[in-house]
Amino acid sequence: MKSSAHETIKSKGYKLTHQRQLILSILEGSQTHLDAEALFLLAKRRDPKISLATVYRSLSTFKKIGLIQEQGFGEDHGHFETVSNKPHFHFTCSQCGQVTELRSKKIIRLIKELCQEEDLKMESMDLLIQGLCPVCQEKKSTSTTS
Amino acid sequence: MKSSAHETIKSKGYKLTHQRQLILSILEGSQTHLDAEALFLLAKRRDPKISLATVYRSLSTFKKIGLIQEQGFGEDHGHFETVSNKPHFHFTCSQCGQVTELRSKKIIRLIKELCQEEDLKMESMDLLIQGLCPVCQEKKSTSTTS
DNA sequence: ATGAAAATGCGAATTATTCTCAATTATATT
DNA sequence: AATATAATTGAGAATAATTCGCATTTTCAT
Ligand SMILES: [Mn+2]
Ligand SMILES: [Mn+2]
Ligand SMILES: [Zn+2]
Ligand SMILES: [Zn+2]
Repeated sequence: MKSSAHETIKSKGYKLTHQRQLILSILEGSQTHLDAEALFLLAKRRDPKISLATVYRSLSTFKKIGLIQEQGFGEDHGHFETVSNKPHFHFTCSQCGQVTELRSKKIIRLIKELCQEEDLKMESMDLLIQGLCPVCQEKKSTSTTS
Repeated sequence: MKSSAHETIKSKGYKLTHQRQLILSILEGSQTHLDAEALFLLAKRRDPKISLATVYRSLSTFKKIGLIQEQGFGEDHGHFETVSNKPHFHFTCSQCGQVTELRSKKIIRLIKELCQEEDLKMESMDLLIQGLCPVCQEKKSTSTTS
């Protein structure tokens, strides 16, 4: 029951390079949803020679073998998180951009049922909700209530 | 109770140019989820002088005033649809790329409840499911069952 | 009809991501 | 441990979607 991610990489026929290990460990250790650039900057602190292209290639590989997932968040670039986390949804605040994770076993079950009814074989789901976080709701009502 | 989209454009202080009317009418008449390039090609058939930049600018404006919504579909470019359609979800086949629309009043209600519980004010939601459509499931099982 | 402000067309610029290719590295084999 | 081979990397060029800059045109209130 050790580092199964490393096993997955090798079992899929990919080499366990130290760049891949580094990138993966950053993703696993991060609580936030990193984008490629942020990940690259963090990686460079431990390996100043690492290339942005390698970050993108690793992300692509990890995604292909199911170690990570990419999130859109309605921006012009992706964000990444490990798949180990239980399935969840994302809420992004349209004002401050903060990302909140939401969970609901019930909703997930209903989505699966919906797919079965339509004879669709689900491989992944992504629910993104946009709106105002509690803090920004407060700000807005304060400035409006003159 | 007439063309409320035109009214919306003017009421928000935007000018009702014939380019905007054209782009909007194409979006309203389309059954598919057009991307900017496809929309541009269709628009050029009726106005050969129209610019791709104008298409992007119009899409951006329409999105801002709530006339249309942009969908990610996990690609490197957006797809667009009018908001008039009842809220719905999207399923894209990872094999053939086909997009299917799904509806579930129940799921929408549960999502709204989930947001209320967390004190989040929802402005929009996007549920994207990826998987295999019935046709591609069939193809896969046929080729596998030697 | 006139004028001011907004919008357009066109090409250049920008940004995220991918590609090319020579040099390096991981792994299997000796 | 040394070698061979194929995969991977770094660096920068290339690409693709989208945005910008600006001169010209159009909308719309007067
Ligand atoms: Mn971001
Ligand atoms: Mn597309
Ligand atoms: Zn997440
Ligand atoms: Zn749709």
